[in-house]
Amino acid sequence: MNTDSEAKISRETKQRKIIMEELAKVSSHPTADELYKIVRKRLPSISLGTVYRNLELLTKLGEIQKLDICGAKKRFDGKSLRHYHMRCKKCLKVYDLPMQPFSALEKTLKNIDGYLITNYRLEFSGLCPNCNKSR
Amino acid sequence: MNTDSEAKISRETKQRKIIMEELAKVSSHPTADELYKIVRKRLPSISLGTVYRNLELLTKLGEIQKLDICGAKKRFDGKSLRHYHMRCKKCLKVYDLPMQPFSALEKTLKNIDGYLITNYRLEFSGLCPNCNKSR
DNA sequence: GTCTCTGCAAAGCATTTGCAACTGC
DNA sequence: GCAGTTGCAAATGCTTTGCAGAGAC
Repeated sequence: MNTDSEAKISRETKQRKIIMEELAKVSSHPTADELYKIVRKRLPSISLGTVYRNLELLTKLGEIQKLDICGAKKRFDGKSLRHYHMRCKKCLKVYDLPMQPFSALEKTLKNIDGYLITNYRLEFSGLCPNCNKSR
Repeated sequence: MNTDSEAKISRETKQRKIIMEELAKVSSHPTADELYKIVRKRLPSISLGTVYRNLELLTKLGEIQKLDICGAKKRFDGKSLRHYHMRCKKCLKVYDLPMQPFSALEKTLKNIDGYLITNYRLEFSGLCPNCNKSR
């Protein structure tokens, strides 16, 4: 799992260091913009573009997580019944997976430590049969 | 599960009918823009805005699925270890869930009918303890 | 000194919205 | 006839990118 990282060598800059420190400090899962506001308290001259660039780079390096597997564009599915999707990392298409929903998952989730779970989404990524074959 | 729908009365228009028909026909999980191109073959005068509005409405009615639980903004997490998130439907914050990763899930996924699964994301929605209390 | 990184601003792109005209019911 | 819908175009908002200068090594 988590085999998506393509490491790229990078320099340690003041900006990157502070971005990582502040992101590690908060538990609020900030957006790029929110983190920008936080970081600016320590480094008022930093630009939003730098925050975006670093978050992207750090995600690729596996240092942080981007809470997002949807691409930029939203996709729609005519079926409303529960089923799972996978996004092929190569051809970028989204497929319905030929598997049964995990009923165990649905049953055990109702109440966890005060959280009321009413819905979930389970999405996979990897290679579709076509791209897997032609590797 | 799937308790998110807030039904709203709606008229049956030519546009909505064709959008639903075409979306049901394809298995490609089209984006709004892709569906727009498909629908335009039957209804050349339809506008992209109408497609967006109908997809949004149909999603709320539970007729179709939007493959997206991330909000418009991407969010970042300083931790890189596997853990699960939940989005509170009321306060819209994202929380780390106090639960162990499903190891069973990770083990059984490697290969499903030719698909090579290398990663997955499991995300929940519902009410956080705070919003749950103050209901 | 070199090559990466940054700040700034403009561009890009998907999506949303205002508005007047249109159309189910 | 009225309220929901549409087409059009402009606006919005997040994110990315080009570029020249700054900084890490």
